[in-house]
Parts: sequence; C-alpha cells; structure tokens
Amino acid sequence: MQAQTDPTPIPIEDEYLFGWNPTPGIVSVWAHRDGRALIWRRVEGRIVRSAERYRPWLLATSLQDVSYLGDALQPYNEHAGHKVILRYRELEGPTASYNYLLFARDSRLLERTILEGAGLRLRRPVSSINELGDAYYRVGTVEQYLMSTGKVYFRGLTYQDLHRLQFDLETTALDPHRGRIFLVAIRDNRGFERVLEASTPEEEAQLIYDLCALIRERDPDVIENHNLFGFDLPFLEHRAVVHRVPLEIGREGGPMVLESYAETLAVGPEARKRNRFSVAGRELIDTLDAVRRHDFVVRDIPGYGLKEVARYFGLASPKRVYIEGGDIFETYQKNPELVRRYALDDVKEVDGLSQRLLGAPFALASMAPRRYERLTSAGPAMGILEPILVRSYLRRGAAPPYRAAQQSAEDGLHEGGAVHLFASGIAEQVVKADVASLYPSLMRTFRIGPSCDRLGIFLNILGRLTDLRLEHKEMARRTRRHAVESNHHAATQAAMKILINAAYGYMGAGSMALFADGKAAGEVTRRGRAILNSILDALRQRGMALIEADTDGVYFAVPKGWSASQELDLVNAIASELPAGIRLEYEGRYRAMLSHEVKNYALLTYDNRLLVHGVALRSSRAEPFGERFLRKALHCVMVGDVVGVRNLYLEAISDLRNRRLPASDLATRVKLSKAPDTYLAARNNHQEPAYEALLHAGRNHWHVGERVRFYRTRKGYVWLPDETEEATIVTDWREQADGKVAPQKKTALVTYQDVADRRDYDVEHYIQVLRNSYAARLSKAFSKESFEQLFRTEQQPSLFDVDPPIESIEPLWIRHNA
DNA sequence: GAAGGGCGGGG
DNA sequence: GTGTACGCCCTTC
Repeated sequence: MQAQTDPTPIPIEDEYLFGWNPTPGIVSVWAHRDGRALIWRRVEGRIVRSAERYRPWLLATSLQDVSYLGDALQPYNEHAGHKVILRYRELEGPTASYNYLLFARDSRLLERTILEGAGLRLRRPVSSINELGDAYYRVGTVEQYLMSTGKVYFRGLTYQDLHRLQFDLETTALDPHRGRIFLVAIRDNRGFERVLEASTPEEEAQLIYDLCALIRERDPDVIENHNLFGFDLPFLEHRAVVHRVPLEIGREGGPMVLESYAETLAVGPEARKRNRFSVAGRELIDTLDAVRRHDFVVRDIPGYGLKEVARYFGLASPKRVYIEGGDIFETYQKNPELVRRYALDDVKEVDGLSQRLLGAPFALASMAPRRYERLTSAGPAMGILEPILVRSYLRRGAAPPYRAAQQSAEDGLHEGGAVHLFASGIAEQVVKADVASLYPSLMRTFRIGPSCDRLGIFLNILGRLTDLRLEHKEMARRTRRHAVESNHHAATQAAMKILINAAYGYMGAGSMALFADGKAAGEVTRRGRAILNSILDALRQRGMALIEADTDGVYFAVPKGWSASQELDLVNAIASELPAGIRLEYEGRYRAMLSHEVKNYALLTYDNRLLVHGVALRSSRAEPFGERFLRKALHCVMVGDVVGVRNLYLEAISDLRNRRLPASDLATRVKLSKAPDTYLAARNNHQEPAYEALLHAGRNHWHVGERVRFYRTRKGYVWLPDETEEATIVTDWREQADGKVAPQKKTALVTYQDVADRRDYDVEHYIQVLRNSYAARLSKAFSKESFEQLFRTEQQPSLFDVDPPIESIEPLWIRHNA
C-alpha cells in the first residue's frame, strides 16, 4: 500500500475516530505559534513539503477576559477592519461548558490578550494561562492544526513505507561532562549502515558534524533509538555545545536545529523535569517509551534495557556482541572492530524493537490528532482519547463539557475492582479464565457513558473501536503471518485495544478529564463485581478450588486428571450463563501454581517453564546464589518434591560452608544515589554497605548513579570492581527440558579478576540471607512446622519433640473439593 | 500504615 | 516551552 494521489473520502461514521480530511501520506507536521504550518508527506515514496496557514485557537468558558477588547473582538464570520485582534466562535452547549472558540493570528498574541484581560479582571498580574485554572483549554500547535483540519498522520501508508533511521552513540562515560563520543553507529531501514569514529578527542566535533550531515543526506522520516531522550540526545546536545557545532538534523524547509525543552512529569513543588527533543520534519522515537507502554499491559518484562528487551522479544541474534557498559571504551582501544559490531548490533536491535512495538503507535497516529512521536508516550486516556473527543465536538460545533461541572459527579466515586485471595499454598492443574475486556464490554452492553457527553460520541467511538478491532483481529488471523498486511491489521487491533482499555479509566479520571464521570465509572465497577461474583459462584458450585481473582479474571484448580477440553467445557458452560455481550474466556492452564499473596504467585507451565509474578517472590537483593536456589526450589515444590527442596537447601548451605562459591556469586549490586560528601556527612549516623565497601577499598571518589557490587565478610564489606562481569554470566540461567537449570553459555569479552574469586565471605551471614531472603519465599507452600523443619540446618535443634521424616512432609495443597 | 524519597534507561 | 500529569520499590517515622 502506498500513499494514493487520489484520496478516498472518510466515511461519515468514521469521522470521529479517524478525522475527516483524507489527505494521505503525512509523515510530519511542524506548526509555528504564528499560524504557519509545514507538512511533509510521503507520496509514492518521495517527500513532498507544503507550507500552510492555520488559525491558532483555544477554548474558553466565557468571553469575560477578552470583552475589554471592544471592537477588536469580533465573531468569526463578521467582516471587520484590520483592528480585529481576536475572533470567536460560539459553540452550542449548556452554560457550564467551553462555549467559545477563540482565534488569533498568533497563539502568543492570543494568550497575551487573555492574560491582559484576566489581569484587569482580577486586579493582579497574571503570567500564565495555567493560573486561570480550567477556564481555558489549550492544546499544542500541531494538535491545533490537526484538530481543526481533521487531518491525521499516515493515511494510506503502512509502517514499512516510513523511512526510519537508528543511531547509537558510544561514549567514554555516561556523563557528558566527564566523557565524549568516540563512535556512532547509524543504519536505516533502506539498507544503509555506517560507523563514524573519533579516536581522539579532537575528532569529536567532526564526528558530530558528520552525523548531522549523514542524517540530512539520508533524510529519514523517523529517528529512533533506545533511551534516545534520556541519553543519546542530551549527550549529543551537550557535546555539540562544547564544540559549538549546531545540531542541524531537521528537514529542509523548516528550522534545522534540534530543539530541546523540559517536560514536567509530575505536579507539585518538586516537579521532575525530563528533557524532550523535537525537530522539524522528523519524528523522534524512543523505543524505551514503547517498551514501557508494552509492559504496562503485559507486566512481564524483567528489565527495560535494550539487550534484555531484545532477548525477551527473541530479537537478539546468536552472534550478537555483548560488552559491559564500563568496558566499551577500553575494548575499543584493544579491538575496535568488536565495538563497531557491538554498536551496529545495538541499532539493529532497536530496529527490531521498533518493528515489534511501534506498529500500535503508528496506527494510533492515523486516528488521533497528535504527532506520531507523541503517541509512543502519551497516556492513552488524556493523551489520545480526549483529543479525539474534543476534535469530534469541535467538528460538530459543539461545546466540550467544562471540567469543574463534573466535580459534583465525583462524589459517588467508585470503589474500583476487587482483588481476592482465596487460598495460598500449592495447587495443581490450574486454570486461568477471564472476561475479555470486562469494563468496555459493560460500558457498551449497558450503555454506560459519561453523562456530560451530550452527543454520545464516547460510546459511539467505543462501539466503533470494538467492532473494528474484531475485524482487524480476524483479518490479521486470516492473512499470512508477518506479511505487511497482516502486520498492519495486528498493529491496528493493538492500537484499538489501547484505546478501548483507556475508556473506563478515562471516565473515572476525576476532574482532570473533560469527559469524566465518576458516577458512571462506579456503575461500571459495580456491574463488574456482580459479573465476577456470579462466575466465582458458578465455580464454587462445581467444587472448583478458587485460588485468586481480580477484577476480571480468576485462577482456580480443577480435579486432577482433567483434560484441557474438559477445562474448556467448564469455562464455556459458565460463560453461557453470563449476560449477552460479556465473554468469559479460557486463558490458560498450568501444571502447578504457588499462591503466595494477592498478585504474587509462581506458575509452572506444562512445558516446565517457571513464571514468577509479583515482587514478593522476586528478590530485590539478587545475589546470584540465592536467585539460583529460589528458582530451583520453586520448581521442586511445585511438583511436590519436598525432599528435593530440602536437598537444594542443604546443598546451598554446604556450598557456602565449604566456600565452593566465588564471592561474585554472593555479591549484590546497588546503584549509588549519594555523592561522596553527602555520604560522608551522614556516615556517622547511618552507614550503608555499598559506600563502606568503596571507602574500604580506598576509593573516596565516585559519581552518583555508579553501580557498585560488593559482598560481606566478617570484618566488613568488600568492593567487587565492575570490570569483572561474571555476575552477568552466572545469573543468566536457563531452564532445560528436564526442568533443570543450567548456565547459559555466552561469549563474554571480560576478564576475570582475582578479587571476584575470593572466598573470604561471611558464611553465617549468607546462610541467614539464604533462609530469610530466599527460602522465606516458599513459606506459604508449607505449614509452619514443616517450613521450620525443612529450612533448619543440621546444627539447629528441632522446636518440636519428634520430627516426622522429611519424606512424609507435604506442601499445603489447594485442592478441588470432591 | 502512610508518607516520602529515589529510580528507571544510557556508556 | 509545539507546555500538562509515571509507577514501583525501598526507607522512614
């Protein structure tokens, strides 16, 4: 599919969701505050730029702050002389809504005029529209342009049509004050690949210049990297300032230089700023944002680092070069070719990640009136759904509801979904069933939408999304996997799912959201609880052992020996008793489950994979030996092998006592948050192991953010320098087919240092850690007495007169009530 | 327990 | 300022 020269009109019923202007191929928009807009379109593979004008606007609840203008304020359609400063259009709606659309030729002029009037009215200077609370509603300039024209990004394009470039900096340090760029890897999805290098500090300026020239020459629509906003762009910007090289990476026709501005991420006196960057004509995409968005739903990604994520998604090539961060520059000096390969592997993985994760934001950009680059990180409710709703109201000439008007509705605020723990212990033959899109289904089935949505657009959009999503899901299934068309459908359905899931949260979002309705949200949860309760009752009546349930799903154990199809039949039978429009689905089956606490459990799949959910079962300390013990012990306990658990424990203790493990196996790693002087000032009151380890090693200098690995001896803490990275190797364990855990072999470029192999650790301390931090996570699997007996060392006396033989100990079973 | 900090990613 | 709202985890009172 390519951008067509002859645009297809948007069907009337889709105008709310997709906008109404059929202009195809928009890949970037840059709108100045003075009403100039630049639009870049990809037409038959080539870039076409056009300059347009738009009218800057904002929404107002009244004209009181601008009425002082007299004749200089005119209705939109009136002809008037050149003295007109502001124009307005009255929107139809009740008094408590944004009844006026104000326009000026420049949005700064527009805002200044309002501030002036507000100052007169309040008899004090007003310096920001924000001070006027909810009286005004503003969006960014590109949003103004898109909302008023009904255009969106990417009409008629597929993801493959985008020209995407990835670049990755390799630097001598993490901090641009302390280090410099020595290498940049660049590639794009048109087959281009290059490495730029600066082997001496003097060459860095030229390197930055060359990078910019290369980006202009390749002329991509999108620039991507992992942690682009958090690392590469700030670092690049800093180094560019040092060398006075302008970062000209924009697209011909607009401002060329990269802009950076602070984005406030939290409210309050200590609002944290993060730098955002923007450049005319290109969309800047940070794959880290996409990973966070993805994990928000799946909550299954162990870490967000590029290498970790690439492995998680199966994108990492077996030949991938791994080098620890701190070793990269050193390695470069010895073996530059290896670092070139490493950096190119990085950008390739970023491309893979983009293909895997950016399809949904791409599809969202063809619906919502916002820039593509904003849709990776924008909140789906306030950031995407609301702009779509506002655009629809403006299209109809209707006044969007006024936030303050909903305050009263918030009183009857909802309780939220319930979470229940029915049993802890070990269950076998576990089934997970859940209601597909429970809240959206309830909203649609029972027509529960925000009462302030007079035009019913919220439910209209929700219904349209639900129907279209099913169609795209079906099309994705029917087309050949990984084909362009199939990917398009899969991404579109994922995008729609994001919006569908945002609908309920948006309604309950409180006074921040224009279309919030706490009462309606409460009605949804009330009905949701009723549905869940009827499912739980049905399971109980059939004797199933309930384990845990949350808002829309339940884990339960079925009788031993049931087949998958028996389980499916049960779920279907219960599903058939639910109201029409509510679908209960058979989501999965597991060989066993350890239920620890609500939302904290371990699952064993039928192909022997161990899945651990929740922080209570994961260790924050992460000493390699403890992690290893816990994974193996979890596996044993879940198959009922109590003797195996005991043996693992004794083995681990014996390994410690006989000092069979290297210190690196017992070390833990923390990130420093205090600068040397801060720590030294507080040291007398409160000592912290990581800093003590450094001081002991004679290191009085460190930087905040440095990761320090250390272990404990009888005398104190010992620092394990980071140059040795065998910890990464030994923690990289993989389950084999027979359920055993084995170290994963991996090419490592690191050298072992003597210190990592030291054995002078405090054995008794680590035995305590093993018991209190790791074995303790199995406590829910046993009775108190059994637990005591299992995790007692030979030396410790029994608390009970007579111990039963270990062989006779059973886990606490959660079983079907026959 | 609730409230208050700190952190993620990156070399 | 092409403004604008993150969540989890650990520590502390």
